[in-house]
Amino acid sequence: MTTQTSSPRRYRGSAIEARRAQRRQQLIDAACEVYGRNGYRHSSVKQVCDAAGLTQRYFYESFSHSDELLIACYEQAATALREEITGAAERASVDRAERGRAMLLAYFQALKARPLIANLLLVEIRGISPAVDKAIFRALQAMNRDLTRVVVRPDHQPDELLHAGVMGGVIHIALHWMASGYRQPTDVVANTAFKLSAAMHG
Amino acid sequence: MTTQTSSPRRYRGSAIEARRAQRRQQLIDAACEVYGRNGYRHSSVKQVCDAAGLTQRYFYESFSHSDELLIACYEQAATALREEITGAAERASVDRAERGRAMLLAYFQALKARPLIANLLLVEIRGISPAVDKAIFRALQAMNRDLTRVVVRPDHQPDELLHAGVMGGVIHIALHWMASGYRQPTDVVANTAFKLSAAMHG
DNA sequence: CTAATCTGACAATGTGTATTGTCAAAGCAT
DNA sequence: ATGCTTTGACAATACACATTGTCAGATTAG
Repeated sequence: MTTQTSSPRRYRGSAIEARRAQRRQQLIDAACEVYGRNGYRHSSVKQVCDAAGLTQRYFYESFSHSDELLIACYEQAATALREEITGAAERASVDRAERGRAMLLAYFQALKARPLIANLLLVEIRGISPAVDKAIFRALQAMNRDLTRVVVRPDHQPDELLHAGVMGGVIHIALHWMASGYRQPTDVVANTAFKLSAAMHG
Repeated sequence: MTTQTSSPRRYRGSAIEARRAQRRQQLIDAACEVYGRNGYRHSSVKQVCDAAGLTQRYFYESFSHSDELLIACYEQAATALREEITGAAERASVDRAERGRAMLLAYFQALKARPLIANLLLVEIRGISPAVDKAIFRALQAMNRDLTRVVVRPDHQPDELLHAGVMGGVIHIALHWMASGYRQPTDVVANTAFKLSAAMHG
């Protein structure tokens, strides 16, 4: 009688589910890199597998379509970004405006620190498929909730459309900034975005 | 001695260049329809040609890649939209803010009146190729110039990044509105966008 | 009418890629 | 050591589509 209950066999020290999960994660990390660099639609399954050091059969072990892998990449990156941003807000002062400014600064800092992820999150992701669009929508809504919770006064009725506009505006500022090769200083960009977000406080 | 100097031959009453131009236009109009409905990347050359009532050979007569046709569609639609918007601004009062509001209203009215064109202009166009991205960039800059000329005070130094943000915000508001099936009344949407654009007047 | 050219339908080719299948070598349990 | 599973490399298949080529019939000029 062995110690593990579930896995009938171990390879290289780990159980079958652990190996699968590891390979899945390898694929996701490699795909973030490849998709961010070449763009999703100019990347093939084979390229991703090569970058991950795995064979194509392992792609089909964890994902049924390329879309699924893309969504996994996106959600991992978006979640990490969200955590960075909310963390920055909590470390900032209690003033709502200052928290908003801190979130924006953290946002642009993160984009500059990982340009490939930024490209994946803001450029390559668009217009792939309805399933991907839904994932984007969910991620933006989650961010919107964070933002509302942190910067909007509790008594203030939130305007969904206006919030969407502010987020879209911030994203476009980021896109312009990225396209220019991150020319302007990060805090200047964050401040510009902050001006835009003032529409929410009114 | 015939009346026409250039064309060596006439078919169905028109010269060769005229026939070519007509077929080209047929292809553009059909492509706007097909791309707007199915999305650019889910449309084939054959589908567009069928919709235009032409054979594939005529596609290659006027365009060398699909991208070229897409760009032609986009530019035709964007130019028409721009003319509608600037026309509305000129018909409005001389007050800068009111002109801005009139432009926004005209923008959202146009999007609602031609949903397929709206889908092409704001959704399907994104992330196709560098050449298409350049066309988008040009069109947005042209709009930005219109906007600046009409609503910003002449003595006010324009902030490029902030303007990009406002335009991106307006576009996102439109996207949300479209995704909801144009739920909210057009003037309410335009007013929301107007609030956002207030960041420019500051 | 006749010859030249334009038109439209369709076949032929080429390419890139997803997806499935095969198989020998390596790794583990007993 | 031996038999079973897993792994990795690669071949085989399938498919969709762009792009080029062919050709008979329609259209026009002279």
